[in-house]
Amino acid sequence: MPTKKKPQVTPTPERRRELLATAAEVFAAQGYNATTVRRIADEAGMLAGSLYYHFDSKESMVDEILSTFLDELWQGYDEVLAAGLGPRETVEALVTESFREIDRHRPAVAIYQKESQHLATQPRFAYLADSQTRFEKAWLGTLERGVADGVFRDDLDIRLTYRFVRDTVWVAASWYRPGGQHSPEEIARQYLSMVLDGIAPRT
Amino acid sequence: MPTKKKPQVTPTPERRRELLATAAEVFAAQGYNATTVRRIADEAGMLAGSLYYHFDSKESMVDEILSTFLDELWQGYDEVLAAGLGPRETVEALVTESFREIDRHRPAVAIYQKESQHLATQPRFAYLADSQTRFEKAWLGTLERGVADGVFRDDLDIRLTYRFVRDTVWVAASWYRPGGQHSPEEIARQYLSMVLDGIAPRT
Amino acid sequence: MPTKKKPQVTPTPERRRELLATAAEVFAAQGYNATTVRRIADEAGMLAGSLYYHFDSKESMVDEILSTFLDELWQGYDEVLAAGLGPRETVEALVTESFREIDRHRPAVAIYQKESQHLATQPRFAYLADSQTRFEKAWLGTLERGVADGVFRDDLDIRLTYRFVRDTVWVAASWYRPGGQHSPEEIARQYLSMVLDGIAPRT
Amino acid sequence: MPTKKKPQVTPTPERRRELLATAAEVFAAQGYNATTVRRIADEAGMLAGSLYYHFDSKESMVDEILSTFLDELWQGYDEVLAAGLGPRETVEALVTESFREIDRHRPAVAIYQKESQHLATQPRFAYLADSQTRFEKAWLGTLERGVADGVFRDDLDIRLTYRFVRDTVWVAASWYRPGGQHSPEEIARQYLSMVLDGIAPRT
DNA sequence: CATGAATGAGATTTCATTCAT
DNA sequence: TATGAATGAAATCTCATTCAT
Repeated sequence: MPTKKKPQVTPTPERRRELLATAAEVFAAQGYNATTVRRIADEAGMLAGSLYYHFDSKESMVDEILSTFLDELWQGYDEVLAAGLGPRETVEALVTESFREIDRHRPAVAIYQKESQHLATQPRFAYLADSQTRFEKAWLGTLERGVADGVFRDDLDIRLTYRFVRDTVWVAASWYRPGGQHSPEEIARQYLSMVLDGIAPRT
Repeated sequence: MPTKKKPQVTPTPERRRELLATAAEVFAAQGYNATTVRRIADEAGMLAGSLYYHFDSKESMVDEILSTFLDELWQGYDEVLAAGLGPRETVEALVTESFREIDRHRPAVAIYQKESQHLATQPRFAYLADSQTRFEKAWLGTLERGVADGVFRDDLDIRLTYRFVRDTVWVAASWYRPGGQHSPEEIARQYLSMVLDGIAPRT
Repeated sequence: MPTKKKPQVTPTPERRRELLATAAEVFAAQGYNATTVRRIADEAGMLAGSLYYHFDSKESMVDEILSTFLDELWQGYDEVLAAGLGPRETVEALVTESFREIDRHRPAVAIYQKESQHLATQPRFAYLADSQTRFEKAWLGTLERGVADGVFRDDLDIRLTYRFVRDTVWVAASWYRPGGQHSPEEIARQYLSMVLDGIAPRT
Repeated sequence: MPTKKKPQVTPTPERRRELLATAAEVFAAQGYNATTVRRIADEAGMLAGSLYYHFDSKESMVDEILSTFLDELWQGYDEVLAAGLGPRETVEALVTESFREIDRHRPAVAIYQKESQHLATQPRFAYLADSQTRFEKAWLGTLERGVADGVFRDDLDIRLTYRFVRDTVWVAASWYRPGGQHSPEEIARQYLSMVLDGIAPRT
């Protein structure tokens, strides 16, 4: 993450997005609390105080990063959930969608992973807990339908399964680098294969 | 995590362990950077300054928490790795051992998850990176052996598999609560079942 | 004090006066230090930076507000003092003149009340202290003449009386609202009646 | 207001009071907004940050200064109002009490004068407006009783009279210096004499 | 004339740490 | 061992001011 030195300035709503992208990158790399606004400003090629022309506070930066990400995530998820797919296809679509989001919002996802528990205690970030709840509902419902339909095993604790699948997917954000050798779809395919069929060979 | 008010003082090495347990709990809940030493002191029923009789610094607290945990972890792992088991049995034993460690050191594991990447940049915490390397070697080796032996699938990217298994196990620390309805062995059993055989029923 | 949104621009000396009036209003309401130039700009329907086309600095705004007010005040006072009236008539004329100034320059008077002591420490605002001195001279002189002539009581500490009359009149700026039910002349009449004859009925 | 250099430290609740006294002095002299916490700390012989061991914020300092003052003020006022005095005696007692408060809490009174309007807009300082209301009720009631009883003139606007008396008394805080040549009781006596009988001699 | 973006100085606040008692 | 009070460094934030467009 070398310091960028681009004195050529881009127009206005663009600039905001650029700055948020920079901030997200640093937050993801160092952790929210360990990141100073000065560091973000350095990275953006301006002085710390100048950031406050664009944002109210450091907090409002994470806020915007996380809520933008969640808005997009739910747009994708809602489409999948509304498509009337079977449980297995729903799981496949959700996982694929998740890896696409990781691909597009990797820093945001990483921040979400590391900081959401901690941030959610503040009223301002209540939407994080809300999202968590919705998430759980969507996944648990799908898994239950799948067990009923016989496309998922019925000998597993369903909440354990939920956590297994959820964590399995999202922690990928901690190591995923966009532009790597695998596309998000390819990673999703392999993950799904492991999650659905296991790493032991089917006889 | 209610505030303890015990003016009766326990002998010194005991006290130290108590304080570290308290600190670990708070670090895990709030994150290392977001935790003030005052908060730890509050929780321990003393004033911030008093902690410095017991510890050199806040850093030395995490240090001791993490290194104690890793020492124990590797004791367990090394035993497994030295036992001359087959790859599948090794995986089973490592996962089971991991859930036992989560059971005994949940806060430490949670801290490790959240902070190790960030802390590892400091020389003092070089052992975190070392451990990471050893860890990777142990798991990758086992998986490769397993593929060679035909007990693990050969159509998967092996690094992806490694990350999948590693993350899958350790993130459990973020939701695991000791004394819950499942013992660590039971959770390990179910996780292994999912990881090895998948969540789709074997025909 | 509603936000004005007039993009139609008035010629330049007019505009200047408008902006000063706006600034004075805000300074009076919030206090000089607590007023940000952004707030003034908001109120004037422009951006903070744009004010600097019209004025050198925030300081120069108060400066102009206060000196304009004091110039007018002394014009009125000097006329009264030069008129060769008796001490009682002088007091009546000065008080009436004062309430007229409050009527026309209420925000300026309020600012003067609240900030002059503090501002007077800066060389730029030396004229505030000068005015204070002239003011004191005029009033004390008039009161002394009145005592000598027997039209004011001689059993009172004359400096106390001075402060009493001075404060009594000027603090009115803190509650006076132009266009209220009493004209400045009517308020002056009642104030004079209280100051000269007291609030207890004359037997 | 010279910098005090007393390294000898006084015990604990005492220290708090000392610091508040120092802060009040500076706030009164410079205005709340124009006062930096560094300035207060300098005056107290410590570093700016050290003040935060004793107080949450600069705001909480004024808060404590003002509320302490108002509590004491109302203790005195309530005693007077409960004493069942006639209207004229009540006025005399209230004015005397007021000058005593000015004597004991001069900086607090000065701060109250200058900043209360501005501070009262914040929820935290709602009690300032409450006090204002109570104050008005007490004075207006007394004045009305007096008019009805014939001990005060009936040809004056009563609200004007109220403001006249109120301001007249409290602005004294801006020039009063404890330990001056007049005791608070003596000042109260002269003020009352002016307010009740006017500055023109009774024939 | 006004905007949008930034600067730079300084203000408040936080917090790990120290130390005399 | 613990307390109470402070230090000192750094972090967040504020704001008057500048300037190219």
